[in-house]
This record gives sequence, C-alpha cells and structure tokens, in this order.
Amino acid sequence: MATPRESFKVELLPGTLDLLILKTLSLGSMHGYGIAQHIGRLSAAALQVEEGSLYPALQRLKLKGLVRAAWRITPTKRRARYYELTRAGKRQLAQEVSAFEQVVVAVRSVLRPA
Amino acid sequence: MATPRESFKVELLPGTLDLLILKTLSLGSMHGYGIAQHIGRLSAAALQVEEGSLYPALQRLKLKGLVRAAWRITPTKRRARYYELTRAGKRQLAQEVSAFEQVVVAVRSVLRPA
DNA sequence: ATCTATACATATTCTCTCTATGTATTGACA
DNA sequence: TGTCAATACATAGAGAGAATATGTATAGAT
Repeated sequence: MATPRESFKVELLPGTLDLLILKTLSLGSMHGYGIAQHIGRLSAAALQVEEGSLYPALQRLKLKGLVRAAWRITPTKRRARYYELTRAGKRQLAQEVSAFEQVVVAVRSVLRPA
Repeated sequence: MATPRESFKVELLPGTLDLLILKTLSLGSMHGYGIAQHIGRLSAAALQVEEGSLYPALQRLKLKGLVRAAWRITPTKRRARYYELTRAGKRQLAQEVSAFEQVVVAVRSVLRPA
C-alpha cells in the first residue's frame, strides 16, 4: 500500500547496522527499541536507526545465528523481545569491528594519500 | 544472462564509492579503468572496485552533473573515456568527505563509548 | 599466433535501508 | 473519562547501490 515517494534518505552508512547492533548487544541483552535508542544516544543522534531497518536486521542476525531472542517484560511493564549475542555473534562482532577499522583506514588512504 | 550464484561479497564499504571516485578525479582527469587502479593502489588493494560497480557509478555521477566525460586516447594509444570533476562535483566531494568523517566519528562513538 | 592487460559496457541478482503503514499498551494529563 | 505521546513490535513495498557474469575490442609481449 506504500505510495510513491520523492527520494530516499540514508541515515546510516550502509553496511554498518549489523555492527552497531552487535556492539550494543555486547553490553547486555536488550530489546529492539532499546537498541535503536542506545545507538541514537551514544552517537548524539547522528545515527538514526529506523524501525523498518532495525527489525528486519534483527531477524537476519537471528537467522544467521548471531543473536538469540526471548520475550520478556520490561521494567516499565511492557512486553518486549530481548536479544542477546550468541558465541558466534561475539566472534562476528570482533571480526566486523576489525573490518570496519580496516576499511576506514583504506578509505582515508585514498582521501589523504601519505 | 547471469546465472544464479552462491553468495555476495562486498569489496567496499557501501556508500563510499562515489566519494572515492570523486576524490580520485580531484587529482586530475582520468578514465574509468585508471580510477579503479588508483583506488586499489592507494588503499594497498584493500578496496577493489569491480567494473560492474564502477561504470554504473560513473554514469550516475555524470547524470547528476558531478562529472564530465570525453573520449580521448591514452598515452598507450588506447581509446578511453576520461572523466573530470565539474564545479558541482567539487562541492559534492567536499561535502561527502565531511559526511564520511562525521559518520566514522558517530560509529566509533558507539563502538568505543567515551 | 596466442595470451595478458587494458578499456568499456550492460543485464541480472542480491542485499540493505527507507517509507509507509499497521497493531497494541502504558502513563500522563486535561 | 478520553485522548495523546512514547514505547514496542512487525511487515509490505520501493529504491539504490554493489557484485556476478558476460560481452566486445585492442595493444603489446612471447
């Protein structure tokens, strides 16, 4: 039912969402909404995680076995799906952090040749 | 005519290709193949620009008025399409460099909270 | 003569992210 | 009491960008 739109705004550097989610979950289990809040807060609102990006991403991560999910009740009495890292998720996080830093170095080496 | 494949490997941080191309062209006009070589060389082969990504990207940049193109003959006697930045392209480059750095800062603020 | 590197280009597929929309519940406040 | 904002989940659809695979062509080296 979605109607046509003018353009398409990117709030994230594509390819970094999984990394941001995995890192957030490394601090402890959290529900989707909380993950988005956390990323927005830590980045001083520079990174906005849209719900339409977030929930599909969480499902992909679950399908890949990088996170586990369970329904729980929040301290504010709401039902929410809490996610936590699996062992494979922790490995993946370490790998993605490293890959991200390497790519940044590589891009910068083009932007500012030695 | 392309047949199905197993997976999909990302050689670049998606969203940075335009930036890399514009930066390369800021050093002087260059043809597509040369742009890819230049990016690969400066990044010590960390960034591989595939031809199937490169040529469509150049066409998009041209369509947006960020680059101009003209057929010329290379020093090695081959015909090649040389690209150069337009004024708008130079502005866009400055803007994208700045945006890239800001996103890196933002992502790092999530990866390594102060 | 054949092979490698150079040089361009496109069709197709894939993946990710956004837009838009929907449901439901809690707590505040008028 | 009613309504509104914030919280919390989810999906369909569209759009964009990047890779895979393939094709053409030519210069120079072996």
